Amino acid sequence: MLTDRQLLILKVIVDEFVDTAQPIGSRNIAKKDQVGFSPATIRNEMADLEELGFLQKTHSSSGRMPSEKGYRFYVDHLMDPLKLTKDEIMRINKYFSHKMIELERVMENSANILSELTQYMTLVLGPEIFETKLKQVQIVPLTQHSAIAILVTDTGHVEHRSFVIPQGLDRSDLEKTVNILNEKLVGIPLVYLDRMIKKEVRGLIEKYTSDFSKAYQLLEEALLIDLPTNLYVSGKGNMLNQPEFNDIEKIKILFSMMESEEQIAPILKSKEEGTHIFIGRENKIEALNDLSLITSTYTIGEDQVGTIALLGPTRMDYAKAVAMLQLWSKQMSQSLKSWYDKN
Amino acid sequence: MLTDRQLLILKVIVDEFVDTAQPIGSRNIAKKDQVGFSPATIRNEMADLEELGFLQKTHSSSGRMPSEKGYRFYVDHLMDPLKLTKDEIMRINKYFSHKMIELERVMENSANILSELTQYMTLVLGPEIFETKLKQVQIVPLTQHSAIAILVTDTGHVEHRSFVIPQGLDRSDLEKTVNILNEKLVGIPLVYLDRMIKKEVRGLIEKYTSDFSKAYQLLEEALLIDLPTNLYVSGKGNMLNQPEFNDIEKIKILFSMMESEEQIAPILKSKEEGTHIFIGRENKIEALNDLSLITSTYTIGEDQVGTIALLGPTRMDYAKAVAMLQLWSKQMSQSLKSWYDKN
DNA sequence: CATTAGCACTCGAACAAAAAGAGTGCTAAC
DNA sequence: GTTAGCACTCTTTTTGTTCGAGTGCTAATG
Repeated sequence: MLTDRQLLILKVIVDEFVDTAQPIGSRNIAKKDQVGFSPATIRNEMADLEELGFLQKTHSSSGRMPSEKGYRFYVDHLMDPLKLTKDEIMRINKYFSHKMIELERVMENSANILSELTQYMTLVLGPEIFETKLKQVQIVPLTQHSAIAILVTDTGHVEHRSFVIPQGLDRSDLEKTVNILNEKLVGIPLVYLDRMIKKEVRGLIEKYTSDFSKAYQLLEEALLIDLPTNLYVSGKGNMLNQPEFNDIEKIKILFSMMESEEQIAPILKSKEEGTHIFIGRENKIEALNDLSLITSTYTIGEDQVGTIALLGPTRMDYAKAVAMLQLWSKQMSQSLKSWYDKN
Repeated sequence: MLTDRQLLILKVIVDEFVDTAQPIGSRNIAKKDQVGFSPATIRNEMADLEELGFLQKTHSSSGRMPSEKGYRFYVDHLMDPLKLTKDEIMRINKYFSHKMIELERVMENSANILSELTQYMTLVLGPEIFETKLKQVQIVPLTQHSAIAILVTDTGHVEHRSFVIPQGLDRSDLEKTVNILNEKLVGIPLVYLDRMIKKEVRGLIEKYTSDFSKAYQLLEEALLIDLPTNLYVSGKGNMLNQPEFNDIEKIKILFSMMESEEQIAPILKSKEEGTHIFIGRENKIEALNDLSLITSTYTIGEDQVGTIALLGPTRMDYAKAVAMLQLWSKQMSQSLKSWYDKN
């Protein structure tokens, strides 16, 4: 068990290191007026804390910095729950005071605002798309030979894809097809679209259109679209300002990772409810082993629907990051609930 | 006037420096088998070339590298018109062999492919939007109180915006409004939309709908949308591999510039027809003063409609970059022409 | 007389040694 | 139990040295 003095010293070291990114020496700690002991005393305590694994040195005669275990203890027991500034609270609240219509824009803007406020990277995983249902299908002819299919979902997502109208496919066949689609597919969750098309729609098209194979081929081409992106990343540039990214190689690795959704999505998926902190090697993904990730889930009523996360150096301002995420999640959940209740 | 020998030496230096990024010494030049003179002779010639401003040294006893004037002379008079590899030609041609429908995707993919092939940054400025015309307006109700307006242009661009349905606005008013819009606005170039709405549509709405001010307010909110983005940037990450970007500060400056369209668009706008090279300080924009920009315009028939550009270090492979851009522009112009002819 | 060999010279890069500075750990005194 | 004092450690900065790549100039050469 740590003594009060050890706790105080550990806390001061973490706070200071988060601020300066420099190892902290005993003299500097002694200068703080919360601390009433001499440097020598502090040195003794620091030696003990190091032995216990909470601190580490960069070399044998350097000051101390927190180890991962030190950060972990800090966030679990020492961290002051940070009061956000009025300005920060206003920024977030103001953002949610607008009517929320299109989920996508909400996600995208959220990522941008949180990046700006925290100076870390923000990752937002939108609501799982199996929730979202088809609202309407439209086909707009562009030229003699091409048209655009537009799908609107109940979350306000608009997906569109252009396609070539198969030679010889009748205009009326096209219209009939669209009618069938709207009749049969509206209200169906997007993930079931392909199944429904194969099962229900196929037969009807065969029955009602003059050139079945053409019409069906068109469908496959135009409607079996990729499910909408629901991952938003913002604030990559912020990382360039963090001293731990002085190294071009590190930047390259991080940036190239952040270019592929396949690599980011697993980081956020299936996080447990609430706010969680993953420090350094607590992250399963190797590329994040010297970063920290803070995740926070948001909900609709009881259902957890998405995750928002901040990614920064292990030396990050955990208190602030947590406070921001929690405020954001709370507001987001509220807004989502009232939005869904209206529907 | 330069002698043949000077021309040869200048060319060798540029070619070699583009390849290695290291200043070139007389011994290295002498080793090339196109060169039949001793290092001493070459040193004399180099001294002359430096005096004439084509070469420069990094320090008094270093090898030489091309000055901006040297590059300029090189691209104007010395550069071999590079034969692209079969593979490169195939990649580009194959890309254009598909049917082209949605202009936006074409632009975006073009940027990606050219970045990958050249390892520089690609900037694409899409066709000027004053060309694009409204094809159809649709409004899809989402909930009791919200709906999505969807605009489709003749270039296959889909723009959408969600809005809150003003309290008390009749459903039939909404439908009437949409009908009026489609009647009056289809075929109108996007840039004239706001003018047309104010002039033609305003009166009609007043006449036919029961609550004029609400319907009109809605219009302003939902239809006076930003003109579609027509700027695509790709390959930022490539710059991290260029030795001239070893410096984090430089990366920060470039990246932050590339985040704002307002800063990039002027670089590409109103470039003269054809392919043009801007070396270092020939670029008006200060942030590009140690980079080179190669622009190439593409056309529909006689009309110049857009610009594509490659951005890289002044030490870039001009021959290859020019060849790529020209092939791309040619193909793009052809495709656009046949696309427009069909419409 | 254009070319080239030869050589002194310059400068940066790489390395080593020295000095400065920050910080520790231990001992002995308070 | 706390702290002053001091020797010690290790990094960073500075200074000096050497090495090598390359130049410019001069004088010799074909």
